[in-house]
Amino acid sequence: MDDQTDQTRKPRADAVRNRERVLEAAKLVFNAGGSEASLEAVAKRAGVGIGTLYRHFPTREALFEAVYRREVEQLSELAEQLKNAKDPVEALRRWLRSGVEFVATKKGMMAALALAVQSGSELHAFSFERLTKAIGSLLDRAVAAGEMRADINPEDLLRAFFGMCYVHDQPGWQATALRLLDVFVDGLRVQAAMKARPRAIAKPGKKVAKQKR
Amino acid sequence: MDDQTDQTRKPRADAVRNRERVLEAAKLVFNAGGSEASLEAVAKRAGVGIGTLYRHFPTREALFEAVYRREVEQLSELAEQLKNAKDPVEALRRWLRSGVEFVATKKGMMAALALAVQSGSELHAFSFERLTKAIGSLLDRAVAAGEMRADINPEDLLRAFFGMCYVHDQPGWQATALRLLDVFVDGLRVQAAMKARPRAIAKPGKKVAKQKR
DNA sequence: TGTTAAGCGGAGGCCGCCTCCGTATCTTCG
DNA sequence: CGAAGATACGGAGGCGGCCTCCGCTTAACA
Repeated sequence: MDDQTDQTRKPRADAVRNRERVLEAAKLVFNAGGSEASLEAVAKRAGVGIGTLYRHFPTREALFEAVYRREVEQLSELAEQLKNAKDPVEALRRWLRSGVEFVATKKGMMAALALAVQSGSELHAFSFERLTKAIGSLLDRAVAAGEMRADINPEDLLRAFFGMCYVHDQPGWQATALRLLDVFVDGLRVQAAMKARPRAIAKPGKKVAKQKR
Repeated sequence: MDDQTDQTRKPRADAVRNRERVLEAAKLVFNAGGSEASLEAVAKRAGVGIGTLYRHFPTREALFEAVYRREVEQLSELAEQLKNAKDPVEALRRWLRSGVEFVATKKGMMAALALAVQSGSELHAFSFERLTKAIGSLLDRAVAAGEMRADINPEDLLRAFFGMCYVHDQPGWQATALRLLDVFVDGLRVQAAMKARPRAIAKPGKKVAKQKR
């Protein structure tokens, strides 16, 4: 009555219910069994036929995206909050660390991030845009404050973050990821870059111009 | 006559030949089609049965390792050479950049590296040890010269490297990887870390102690 | 309650992984 | 050289996952 702009039928109750069931099952299965769990297993767990699963989520990726949408949104909102922090570099660091925790908690999260990062899959739009924007806002502030080098774009950072978390099923991966991210953030500071290679920073327009952004 | 310590039979000629054929075919197929090409395709290209392939290389990983052994060795030797360079930090940077080129040239190289990095697969020994040692030697020199922070171990660096290259089939990945690696190396410098978070460096024994190394 | 279209589900085709074993081929030794 | 025995070959076949397709079911609407 309220959100039906067209004179379309009301969606069938069983369809809605099944969609929800599949999502729930997928969440359980992915978080437990990692990202390459079989979709048949998800369907079985949801108590629906494999055909139903595929109708609601035509691709594996679509299912991932749906399952981890909420998490991506949370990360995005966290960035929003951190924008008000005093130290912009520290804010970015904090966000990245939170990202590590997210990955640690939800085993399937990496698959969702992979989706966002790899951009091959046509409809990676949602997560990519959300996360890129989140990072971008933190990055911009740090750059504007003159605390960070300007030749790294949000996509780069997202990819680096993903890369550092890549080994997320190694024993000590979490500590490793945090250490690596610290190093990376340190490297992002303007002072670091200037000390290391003064010329690289001196003419910032040159190297950057060649990228797509 | 020379390399047979036991009184074992001479290996059969056809076996040797087939092994070589499979390796050759695998190289072609992996470099072209990426890392998840079907092993049946490799067998067909080599003109051998699938059974033969599996006898020589019981797992997909074993085949990867065999195919990219030479490349890993080259990278390792490059590190050896770079040890004589003047600036140890620059030497490390150079090595990492060379790594990117390797990945760019041989498409299947990433799979071999994944194998080395992930340590799950029992026999990842060779590549892992080789690359870890290579990085370690470069790292140690830089640390000894007081130019780099001491709380990053070779495994960490290898993983970071791998992570930065992860998106190796994106359009502009190479430039991205190089940029990210630059940032990372800058972050490794002692000055960067001290400027950023003086206390983290002041007592180096604390945080590091908890790792396995 | 009847009509109708949206939705269900699983059989089945395809493909890749991997094993197993009957057959072919090579090495060795007399 | 020829026979015997060891070694390797190769592909059929079982398994399991991916995905599609279509006859049947069932909810929505009048």
